[in-house]
Amino acid sequence: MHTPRDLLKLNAVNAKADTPESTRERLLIVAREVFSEQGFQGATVREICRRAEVNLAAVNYHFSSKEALFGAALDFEPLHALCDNAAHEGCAEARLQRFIQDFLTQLMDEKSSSQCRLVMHELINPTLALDSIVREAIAPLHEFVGELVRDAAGTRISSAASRRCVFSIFGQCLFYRHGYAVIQRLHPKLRYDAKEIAATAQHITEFSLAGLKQIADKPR
Amino acid sequence: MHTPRDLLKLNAVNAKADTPESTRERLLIVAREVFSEQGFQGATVREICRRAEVNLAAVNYHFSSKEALFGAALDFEPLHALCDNAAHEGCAEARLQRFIQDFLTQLMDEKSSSQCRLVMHELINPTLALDSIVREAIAPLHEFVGELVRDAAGTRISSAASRRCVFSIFGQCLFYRHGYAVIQRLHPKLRYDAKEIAATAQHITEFSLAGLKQIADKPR
Amino acid sequence: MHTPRDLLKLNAVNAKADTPESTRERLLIVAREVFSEQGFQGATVREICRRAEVNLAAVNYHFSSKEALFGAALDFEPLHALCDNAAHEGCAEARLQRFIQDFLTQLMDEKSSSQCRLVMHELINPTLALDSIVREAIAPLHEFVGELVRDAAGTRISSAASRRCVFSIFGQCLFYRHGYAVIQRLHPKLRYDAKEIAATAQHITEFSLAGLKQIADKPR
Amino acid sequence: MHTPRDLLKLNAVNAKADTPESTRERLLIVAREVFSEQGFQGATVREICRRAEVNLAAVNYHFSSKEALFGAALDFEPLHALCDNAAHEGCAEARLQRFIQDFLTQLMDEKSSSQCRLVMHELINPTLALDSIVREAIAPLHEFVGELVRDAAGTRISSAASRRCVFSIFGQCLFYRHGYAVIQRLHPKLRYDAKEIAATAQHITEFSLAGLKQIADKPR
DNA sequence: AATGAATGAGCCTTCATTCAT
DNA sequence: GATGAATGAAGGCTCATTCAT
Repeated sequence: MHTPRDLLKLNAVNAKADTPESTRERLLIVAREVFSEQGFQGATVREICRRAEVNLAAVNYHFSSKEALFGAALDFEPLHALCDNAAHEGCAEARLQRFIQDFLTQLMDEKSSSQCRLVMHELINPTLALDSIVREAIAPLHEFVGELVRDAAGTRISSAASRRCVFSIFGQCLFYRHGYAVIQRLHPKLRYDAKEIAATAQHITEFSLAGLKQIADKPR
Repeated sequence: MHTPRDLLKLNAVNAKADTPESTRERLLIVAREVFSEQGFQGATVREICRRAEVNLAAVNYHFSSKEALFGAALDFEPLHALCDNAAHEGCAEARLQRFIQDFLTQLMDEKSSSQCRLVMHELINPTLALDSIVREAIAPLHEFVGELVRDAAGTRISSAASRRCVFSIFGQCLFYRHGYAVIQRLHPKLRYDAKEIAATAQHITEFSLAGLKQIADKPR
Repeated sequence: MHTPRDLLKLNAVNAKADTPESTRERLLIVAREVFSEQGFQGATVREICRRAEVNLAAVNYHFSSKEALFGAALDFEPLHALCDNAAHEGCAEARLQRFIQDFLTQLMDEKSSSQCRLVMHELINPTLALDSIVREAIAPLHEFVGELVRDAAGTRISSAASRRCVFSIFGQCLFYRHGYAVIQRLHPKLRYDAKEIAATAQHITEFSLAGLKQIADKPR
Repeated sequence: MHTPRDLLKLNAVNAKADTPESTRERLLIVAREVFSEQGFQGATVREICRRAEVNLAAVNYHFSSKEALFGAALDFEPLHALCDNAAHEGCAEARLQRFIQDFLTQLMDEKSSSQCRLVMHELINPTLALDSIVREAIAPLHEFVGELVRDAAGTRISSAASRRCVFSIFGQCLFYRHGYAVIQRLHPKLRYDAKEIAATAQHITEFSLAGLKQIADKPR
């Protein structure tokens, strides 16, 4: 009996099939998909192995446990790249615009956002993994945006006000991911293609810069 | 052998004990607690029945399935009350301020927020129940805030712009719930008591009104 | 489809079938069998449930875990009865004879010895259960035989000598259980029926009493 | 990356390291350890390979199965040596004394007793291997002691009586191994060092010779 | 001669659900 | 109206073994 993978193996000899990755690599990719779709609890090792077309025991062999697989599936690169890319822009406003645009794109991108959505799941159902996620991925993001906020506002802003502004910016962006299921139902025709995402990023930037200025200029 | 509940039943005859409700009612109350703590998937029928001190089969007897219990546990009263209360205020700004303050309070309140947090879980892991939740609870909220936005901005605002402003407002508020686990880790000393909530609501209101004005005044 | 148990149930209406016990009781009985045959590690919950003709989940329902089932399957009654019965005899020699005879019978009896063999398994592969087994079952046995030894020897015997005599007596008896597989292979024709057991008990008694006297009379 | 074993390999070229044995040899040594600690069922191929610092597949490569490794790990040399050493002594009593002393020492010795304890495990959970164990190791021992018994008792003793005396002697010795876990719990302070073993051997010898005489002198 | 990777069978346990009373 | 008992499906995981190199 030939399984789909047998055919892929044969293909792999003649041409670069689309899944020539190692079992371990394929497990990681599928795990990101499944975990981001179903969350940690909802995802099952069986489903992951089925989709990756590997044996049920492969997860345990390569990663020791479902939890360790989850940890290994975390990939903070895309999030770190956000800051790096935005840092190259000129003024604080431009950097904020760039950051929001990229962040939103990453949040909404079906293909590359699985790691990102995986993190979101942790935000809602925190496990031990969240500590490292916050430390290594989220905290740097918040610090980066915090600096943007202080730059854009001048030094006149208090730390509490700065913190709330950062939360306001992240809250607006994350809503499009956390609230995606709601948005689909409220506005069924709305599609978050590149154009809509750009318009949304533009909105959040303007909205936030205005809010920021208001907070900064407020007499204390 | 008398279990604590046996005693409660006896008490209920003489005096108003704290759990004189029917099995069905008690199941609903406990279900809201457990579902909002653990989410739909994380919650177990066993745990719900244990806490409600009823037989394991009671859930299926009264509600025929875990999913149906979940549906029955939904209670949109507190959310509806938000709009009613805010509607009594004067100008659009005051109504918005009131709405944000009450919404945030409800979101952060450990006691009464269980239904609310239960809805949040649906937002992340949508099931069939989400359709009715959106229709009956969330859509009215969005419509109410949409009117506020249009009132505050004047009629000059486009529907897309209005929609995005509503999302900006909800996003800012919901962040404090969705991102609570992160906030705890980023700012361990921060406590969201009444004072902090009030300050936060004040911030979101000012921030949003400024953003709103900016969007509204933008030449098109 | 009728399973064997269905038929038993029908039988149970008309006549007292040989397995009319409750699921819980039947599980205990079968557990003693399987545990004593295979030991704790070798025994599987599946096998126990299969033989008891109950669902795989029944063990967990009634006993929470395999380990708890093991604990519940322990039954020290037969061992306690040994001392009680022997205590009714007259002189120390007669009590010892009776004890050895009954102990050996219990050890070799295929039917009622499963609990006993289960304890033996613990002796070889000790788990946490062994502590309570020793405390509740074995220690009283050793104390009882210790008194017999001191009675038969007079007070002249040291505690170390007494201890070693007790060990000699138990060692001789237990050999027929622990070494049963070897005996079968060394003397294939030998059958431990009542007569052979009686002769063996007689031998151990005489052998031990002589040894005991020798130890007791030894000048120190 | 160098594992500890890589270093050992390098050392083995220059100097006699402590593990210069072949993979196969090392597996045998470790297998004796692990099997005697955990029994056949409790021992895992993984654990054996881990301790032997060889690949997981090595057991099946060299021995084709866990069971075959178990068989290969059996080593009857130490048991055979018991008879040889005892045979050099003078009278039957001295030979018996020597045999019991050496047997007990071997049984209780943590270091060299692993093969011995491995056999014990077979006694409790007999597998196919037990047949060869009995044939090649135990039967000769019993025969040797049988001769001792007949020598010490004279020719007047019946074969059944002789057999039972042999069993009494082995039973007393084996108790200290089989019942070790119990002894530890009954007499926590007791340590079976060389002195205690010698005293115990002395006791068993005296006890048994007296019993033996009694049996032999019994009128038939 | 040896190994890293992979496999299928089986383990104990937990789940929501249903049965019988 | 309610419940103790029981069930089948599925969960994560470990096992001895085999494959491909």
